Amino acid sequence: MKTLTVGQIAKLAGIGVETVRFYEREGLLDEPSRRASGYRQYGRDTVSVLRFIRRAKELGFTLKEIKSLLALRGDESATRADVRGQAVTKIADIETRIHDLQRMREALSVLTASCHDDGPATGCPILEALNGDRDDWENVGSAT
Amino acid sequence: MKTLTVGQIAKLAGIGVETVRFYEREGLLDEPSRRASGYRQYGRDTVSVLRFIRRAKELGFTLKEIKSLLALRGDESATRADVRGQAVTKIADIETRIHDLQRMREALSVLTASCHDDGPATGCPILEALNGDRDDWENVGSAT
DNA sequence: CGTAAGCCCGTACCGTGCTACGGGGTCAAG
DNA sequence: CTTGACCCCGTAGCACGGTACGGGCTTACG
Repeated sequence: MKTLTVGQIAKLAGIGVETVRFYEREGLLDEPSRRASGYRQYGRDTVSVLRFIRRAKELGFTLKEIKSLLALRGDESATRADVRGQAVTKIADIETRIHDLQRMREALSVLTASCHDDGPATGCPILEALNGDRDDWENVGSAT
Repeated sequence: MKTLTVGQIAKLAGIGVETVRFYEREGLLDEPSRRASGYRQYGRDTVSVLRFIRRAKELGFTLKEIKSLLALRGDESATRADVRGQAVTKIADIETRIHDLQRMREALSVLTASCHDDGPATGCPILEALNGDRDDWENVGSAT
């Protein structure tokens, strides 16, 4: 059975060699077997793990979360509810971030619209708002 | 004219003393005058600068951007167009992020919806999709 | 006047996700 | 058998926005 070096697997996954080693250190990738020389030896399946990681990242999962998804993936006793749970949590997380961003966008749009004419930045409604005398700012952007 | 110590100004701004020093190091805050003892001496106006920073952060500006906003704020020759430019750029930036997140949410919703029944995680549509044999994943999440 | 709280400074550390460096051993093509 | 590309490892660095530590002054309160 043909084995792959870290460079080959990295190229197949479209990432860097250093990144593969990084994932290994982070526990996302099992430690591979080694040749006598110490060279890492991978099977094809590792490519799919790397692809899994890439796609999960694209869906917004953090490496920590991906680690747990990978654990579920390899766990016979894990249930679909476990996986769905992670997905649902992530959706909620994403929605929170969307709402925060929408609030920011709204606030910025309003300010930008109120900043019509040219002239000195002094007195610009945007800066004025940021200077703000009041503290009733509480509902703009909760993402810190 | 009453002056404030770093601790007082931090408390008034609702942030930590270390954060004030950090902002100073980052050039967001001018170096304050000092007492004979070396203690920082602030005027009330610094509180409003700190509030400015906080609000700008809430609107999604990075510290680097806030630094330039603060520069505009204190620059007699700056125009409102300069400020509006920053705001417009940030809005575009935010919208990109929103769209990325919406794509992620859509993808996750679809997957979650397709993961109905209970059972082993093995075979779960979500994990299957992540395992994915195809590479036509390109349009999910461009925010890396 | 004593003592605790506050301030000084430089530096190191957190989490997130990599990326780079450097000195060395190894492997495969020619 | 040489040579250049590859791999090993540990460690350091980047960007971001802070947070924390620790030794040593200073100040304010009682």
